[in-house]
Amino acid sequence: MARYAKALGNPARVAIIDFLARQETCFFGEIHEQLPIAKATASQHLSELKEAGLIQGEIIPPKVKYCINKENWMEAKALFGEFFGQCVCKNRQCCG
Amino acid sequence: MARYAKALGNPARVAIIDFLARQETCFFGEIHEQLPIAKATASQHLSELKEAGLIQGEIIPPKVKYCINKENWMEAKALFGEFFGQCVCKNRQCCG
DNA sequence: AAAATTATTCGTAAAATTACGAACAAATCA
DNA sequence: TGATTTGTTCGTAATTTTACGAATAATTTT
Repeated sequence: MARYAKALGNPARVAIIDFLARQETCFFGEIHEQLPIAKATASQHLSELKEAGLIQGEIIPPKVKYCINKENWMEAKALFGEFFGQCVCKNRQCCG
Repeated sequence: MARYAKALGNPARVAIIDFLARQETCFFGEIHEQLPIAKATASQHLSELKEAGLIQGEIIPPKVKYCINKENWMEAKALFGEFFGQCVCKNRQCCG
């Protein structure tokens, strides 16, 4: 949970996922075009998203195609769903 | 979105929210007892969660009562819900 | 008033994050 | 073969994060 959240804890990485989640094609160059950051930085963010398991990459020379890692995406979705579903604050005075 | 995710990007902070989401009482001392970290560190994590808007604190001398910030919690829930709802990877070959 | 309880803030240190340009590697094109 | 395209890795610097003990502040208890 924290691992996924941490990966999403940066605006550039959220933008990358937002983009990937809506595109059919997803080569590095296109992702980089969307972002106001250097190539090296974009590559680094992609590595972190991959490391966290949220995306995966496939080499199609001379390009690299990235996309959402479906299996982990589903897991993250479930984890965040449970997480945000558990709040009982409506039953307490401290939350108004 | 990234702000909320970043706040949740640490195991101790996830644990704090998990705890707060299930408790009626939520004084600092009780939260700290759940965590294998120093008081100062726990206080710091609580500050970050508060800064991000996920929790709020109320001083009830000599204690401090923390709880989920309901309004922002709902916003975060909605943001993450939309975020995880948008993936179209089931329509693409790159995700299997 | 002095002592105890509760939690935050301060000072500090180690580690991680973010970002960039330059160098590099791998494959294709001319 | 040499040049080009594509993306990663390296080296580096500035900033942020994480963590701790000690000091501090606020309130209650004795």
